[in-house]
Amino acid sequence: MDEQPRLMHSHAGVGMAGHPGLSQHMEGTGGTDGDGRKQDIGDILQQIMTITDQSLDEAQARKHALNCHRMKPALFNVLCEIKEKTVLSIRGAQEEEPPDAQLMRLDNMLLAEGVSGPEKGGGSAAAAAAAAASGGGAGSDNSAEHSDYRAKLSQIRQIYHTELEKYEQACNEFTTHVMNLLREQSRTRPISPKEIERMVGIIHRKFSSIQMQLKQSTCEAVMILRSRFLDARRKRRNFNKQATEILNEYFYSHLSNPYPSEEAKEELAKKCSITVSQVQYSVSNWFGNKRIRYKKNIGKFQEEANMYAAKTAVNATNVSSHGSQANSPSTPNSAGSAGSFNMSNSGDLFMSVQSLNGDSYQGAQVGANVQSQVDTLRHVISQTGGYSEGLTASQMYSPQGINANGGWQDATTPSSVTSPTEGPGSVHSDTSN
DNA sequence: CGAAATGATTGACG
DNA sequence: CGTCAATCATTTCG
Repeated sequence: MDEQPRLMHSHAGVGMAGHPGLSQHMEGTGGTDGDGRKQDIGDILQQIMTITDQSLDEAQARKHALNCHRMKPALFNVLCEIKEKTVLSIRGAQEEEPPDAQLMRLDNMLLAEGVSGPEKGGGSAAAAAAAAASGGGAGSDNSAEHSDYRAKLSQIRQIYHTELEKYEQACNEFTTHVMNLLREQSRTRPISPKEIERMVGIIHRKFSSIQMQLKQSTCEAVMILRSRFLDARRKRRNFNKQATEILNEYFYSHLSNPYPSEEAKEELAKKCSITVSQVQYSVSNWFGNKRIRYKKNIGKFQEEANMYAAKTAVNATNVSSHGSQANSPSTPNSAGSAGSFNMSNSGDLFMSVQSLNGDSYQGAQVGANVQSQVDTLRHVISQTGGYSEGLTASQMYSPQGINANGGWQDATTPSSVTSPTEGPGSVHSDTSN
């Protein structure tokens, strides 16, 4: 921009590199002392003040004349060449900075959060995840939570996109403006395409730094949103009665090996129509907690265990009264193991159970299932037979699988857990002490 | 309101 | 990676 006067007032000194007009005056007249300088400035101001339309016209005329000079194209080319060289040497060093890591991170995050991803149809990652979650759970408040979250997220998303678009537009506008300007000027001064390119690059960089700010604040917003909503999964939400029922049923009917496989967990989660987000963890959490707490204080759970045992027993009898299969396929209600047994001294008992029953576990491996079937039948029979607590309650369900350390180390491979044949449900009847 | 219950989280471990 | 054990944090209960 400030170079314009150079050619406009080309008479002032074409060869001067810096500021032709000024420098010439300085060097020429009075570069030695302050007074001289002031004088110069005064002169210049004077000149400026006296610029009139006529003088401008005159300048234009001169310019035109210069442009029409026969040597002009050649000179211009030379200038261009020189400039090209210098420009190239200048930018050779500073070009190609690595793609900003920060920006990459932000981009990745925005993409992951579904803010900058594919636009429509709720096709964003977050939305998809939400859909998956709510689809599996079908929980009422779950979807409500999620829709709230999604609404907020899409709000952010929208703002982000509008802003981004705005920036983009402004950037383009400005770029074209500058390019036009430069093209315009390139007729009067040497401007190589490379230079224009560089200018555009600079502009883009500036704008992308602005965009980065936008991305940064968007990221922040998303993080805040997450911490408020998704991390609300940290917020505890009790399972409803039915879900607890189902889980307990499974737990007590698999008391000897209460480690549901992934599929089983999934199944359970589906059945429970779990309401929290993070379905896959909830069931695991539940079983983890249950195992620990059961083991910790078996006595406390006896009543519950009894209850579910009765329940599953009844269930089983309904399915098969003649015992051809006491464990219905696909429903994990095989024979229960619960007991009105007071297990306060459980530790010792377990040992005896182990030694009595398994004597080794490779035997149990095969035997457990058979054994369980038998026990199941016996259990069912005894239950159906009228529930005499003398028989059932006293010697039935000890927490069979639990060993002295309190671990559930039992022989059956977990792979069979889902299948109805699981549940070495009760190895109990041997434990008559 | 305090205690109990209970879902979730964390760190160690194999 | 799943489990255990301890612990946190929230909800429910008396």
